[in-house]
Amino acid sequence: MGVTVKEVAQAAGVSQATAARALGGYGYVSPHARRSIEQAARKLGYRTHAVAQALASNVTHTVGLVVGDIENPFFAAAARGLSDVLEQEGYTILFANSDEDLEREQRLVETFRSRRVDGLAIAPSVSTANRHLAELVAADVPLVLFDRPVRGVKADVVMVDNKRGAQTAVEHLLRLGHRRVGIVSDAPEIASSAERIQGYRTALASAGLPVDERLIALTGSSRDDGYRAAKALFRARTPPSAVFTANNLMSVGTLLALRELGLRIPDDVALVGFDDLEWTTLIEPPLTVVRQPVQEIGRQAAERLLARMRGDGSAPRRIRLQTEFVVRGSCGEGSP
Amino acid sequence: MGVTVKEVAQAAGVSQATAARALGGYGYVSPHARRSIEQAARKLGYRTHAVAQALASNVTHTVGLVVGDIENPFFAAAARGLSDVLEQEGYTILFANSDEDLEREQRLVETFRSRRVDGLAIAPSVSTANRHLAELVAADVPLVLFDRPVRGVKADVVMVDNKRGAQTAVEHLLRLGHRRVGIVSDAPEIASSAERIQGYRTALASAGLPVDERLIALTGSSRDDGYRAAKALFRARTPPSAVFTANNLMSVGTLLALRELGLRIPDDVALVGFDDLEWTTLIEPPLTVVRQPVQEIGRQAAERLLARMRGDGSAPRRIRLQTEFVVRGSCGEGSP
DNA sequence: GTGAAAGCGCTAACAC
DNA sequence: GTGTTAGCGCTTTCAC
Repeated sequence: MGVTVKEVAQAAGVSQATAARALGGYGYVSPHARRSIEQAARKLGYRTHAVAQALASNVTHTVGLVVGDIENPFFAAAARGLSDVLEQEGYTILFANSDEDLEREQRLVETFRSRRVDGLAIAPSVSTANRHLAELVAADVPLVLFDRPVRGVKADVVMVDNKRGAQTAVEHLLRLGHRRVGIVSDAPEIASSAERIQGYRTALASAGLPVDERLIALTGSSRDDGYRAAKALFRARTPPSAVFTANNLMSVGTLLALRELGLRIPDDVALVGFDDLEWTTLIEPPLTVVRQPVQEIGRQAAERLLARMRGDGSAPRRIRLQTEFVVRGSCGEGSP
Repeated sequence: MGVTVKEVAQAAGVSQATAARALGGYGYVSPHARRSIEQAARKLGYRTHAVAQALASNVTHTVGLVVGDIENPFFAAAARGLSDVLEQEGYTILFANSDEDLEREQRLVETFRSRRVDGLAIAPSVSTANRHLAELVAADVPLVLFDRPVRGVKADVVMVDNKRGAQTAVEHLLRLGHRRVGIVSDAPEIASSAERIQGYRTALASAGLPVDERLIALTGSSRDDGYRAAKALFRARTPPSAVFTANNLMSVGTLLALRELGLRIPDDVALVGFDDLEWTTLIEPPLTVVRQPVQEIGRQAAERLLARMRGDGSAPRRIRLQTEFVVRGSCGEGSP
């Protein structure tokens, strides 16, 4: 089907080894031989056979990426950041969605391993029960976790300071006088969410306020889950006067619920969201949010992975990027 | 490093060929042999070596996906749809962003070919100058184009009826009495955009209206490009009273521009956008849009690709999915 | 049904 | 510098 090194070698009148060296860019080749090899290669239409290369060299120049759902703008941006730096370095990316499902994640990791990826970047679905991740570490497969850490897995992690970000958000609400602050979040099995919930609790505690568990709406990962949870939260006997939404999907769901309930922002309820997307400035009032450096998370994850793939054997690093608190209009402070 | 078929064979007391047949799921193996082979494999922790398999069988079970930018919700959704069906069939996806840059796209195609993907799904950046795509077809590499066709490339295409969608949108504006209808679109080199512009022109023509070229704002593919183009459009001497934005990025850019110019929707200007995203219902007024079946585009592309990879040699198909016109409040018709 | 043997296209020692 | 020679781990005839 394709032109092989051997054929190029024959056409150039050198041995296969020499042609392979010239074409593969390793070892010594005289300028003269190189020229005629390159010429022959061009003429015959030679194309590297990355599969054969991978088998022979045990290096695939391929990285596996597992995200919850590429349709989530957070993951899309992280994927973009990651692929930008990895591609630059000659890596190709295998990608897949876990849907925050542990079993799927495990299957994907298995698939990627059998494809012999040089490294893996994973946004782990749950922070526990992660034999598949521990095995990766044990097998010395370069691994970087992003967005979320996993207990007991000694791998690099690139994430934001979720607790602090959430705490800042809730403190902001408290400072404005709110005493009944609710939270809409997806499952605490997702480590980043757990940390955000923690930040919420800490903010209340620091203010000397009791935590009313009925104000904590925990749900699934979809927008619809967020919608339902928010609706229940605000339909309760004593609804919150302000709410913190733990990620962009929860924000959308909550906004939908509030609108349906006829609750106006910020008059009836103040809102602070996590994740800053384009549309948050397009709605009225624009959303006050905790912004994460999304692409940067992906980029840094890629950098760590590159380092590991190049043999960096230092202790696992936990890189915490800072969030930024962006005050806009959804808490009634008057827009910027 | 890893356990090989050979080792499993020895442990199971059979020949490598037999073990390979059992493990690879091809050829005949007696139930008895199969059992002991599977047992040995499990015990030793055997894992398929997909790279070796690919080299030997000349099938990688890998598909390359090229999108403009995975951060664009349109591409993210298409990618999701595509990966859902392909993964189901045992394929893994190599993905990359072209940034609507022809040269990058060519490089990516080359990379994917050298990785010996079984097929390629591409949202081609430009509708012309596509030697790399024609070559794919000539080399009989299964290929499906999505979102956009390419002149002279005999491959399956999955797309929507862009012209009709745009035409419907503009006719709607015309019906509401607008006589100066503008359009903000990215470059007509992108086939889908060209078709939408065509639809715009056709709508005007059908209504017996002249086309004022100054109302056609063509620009780059980013939101900022859209912003700048819209700003210029509305700052002109005789600005439009209504505008059609040819994709989601143009919509955002235009909304930003209008807001900055203090132009209110729908009172000062009516707007219809292409692409229906979550936030379009969150803003005030909610956007009237042309909705595309995004995930479905990806899914159908995957189906075509599967058929081709399985040997379907029939004439290239052009699959046109229908758009849906969703009337909301941005043209002043009163929300749903 | 099973085994022996020849590749797939390349890299990597190692000798010259 | 260049060539020879083994593999890499699997699939795939083709006998038996």
